[in-house]
Amino acid sequence: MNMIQEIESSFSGFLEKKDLKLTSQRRTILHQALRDGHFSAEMLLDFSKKQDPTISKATVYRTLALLKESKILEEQDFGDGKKFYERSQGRKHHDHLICIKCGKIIEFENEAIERLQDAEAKKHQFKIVYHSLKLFGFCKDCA
Amino acid sequence: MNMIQEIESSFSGFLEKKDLKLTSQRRTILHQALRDGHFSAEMLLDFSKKQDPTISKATVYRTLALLKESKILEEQDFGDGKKFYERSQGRKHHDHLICIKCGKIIEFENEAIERLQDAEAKKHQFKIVYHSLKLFGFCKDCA
DNA sequence: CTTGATGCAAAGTGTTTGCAACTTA
DNA sequence: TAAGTTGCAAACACTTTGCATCAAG
Repeated sequence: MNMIQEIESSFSGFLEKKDLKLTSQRRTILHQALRDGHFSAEMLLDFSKKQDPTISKATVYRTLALLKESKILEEQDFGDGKKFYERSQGRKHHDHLICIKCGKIIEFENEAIERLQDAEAKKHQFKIVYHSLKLFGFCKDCA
Repeated sequence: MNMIQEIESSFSGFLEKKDLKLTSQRRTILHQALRDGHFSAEMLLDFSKKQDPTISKATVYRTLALLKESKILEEQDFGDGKKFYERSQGRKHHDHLICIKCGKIIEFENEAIERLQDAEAKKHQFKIVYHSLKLFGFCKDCA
């Protein structure tokens, strides 16, 4: 079973556990949500409409909430008013470099930073649940 | 000249340079924006209305844009849909711990993390302009 | 007295919701 | 066939804008 299939079955398990139904729309949206990279709700609606033109904005937003809750997607806020999503399940945690000229998003992992964050939290008797680190600036093509 | 006066004169200099006018509304809003802590546009409108009940939402938003541009305020996005602001001029850079239960915001400075961020950026030939690090979780009173 | 600023209400965003018709299990 | 789901349009929350009037320089 490959990663995609694994996620699909984990989503149907999630739905079952909550007595929710796996509709054709949810299947289509999930499928489109598993593509690489970062996408907005609007983009996901466009992708999904190509597969099934009757899918509505409302269903995309409602499914997005389920995909978030089931930890299949992670929500990202790059500060431009709309939210972005990326596949989370089956991937390592990472942070982002965001080019403020071309919009390119570069991912990176940095263990040392995470450790310092934990230490900082401990100093304030704070229990971290999740974090967000974004470095905004110019990528090498835009500098 | 204390910090507040210094900022006020820097704002009037900023306006003058751009051939903009220092109106009584802008003076009032600036004054309210210099209070400690984090506030939303709506809160700033409320504060300002107490000084001058005729001040409008539109003027607050328009002034907020100027205060941002002049680096007097910094915009923060804590991911709850609305934007927050805090005084930036005359203060050191810092990041935030945000309690997801009570909403408390704790500030911290961490030189070591900043250095690692710079190193990470260099690795990707990326030029950082600004960054945002937020640790979400439970503060010591809510844990 | 010229140019920019204001308040108001209307228009824009992105997202959520009420509801009648429709599917899934 | 009962319970959840859908599409639609209307409602929302926050922010921005057009315009006639007003005030700073």
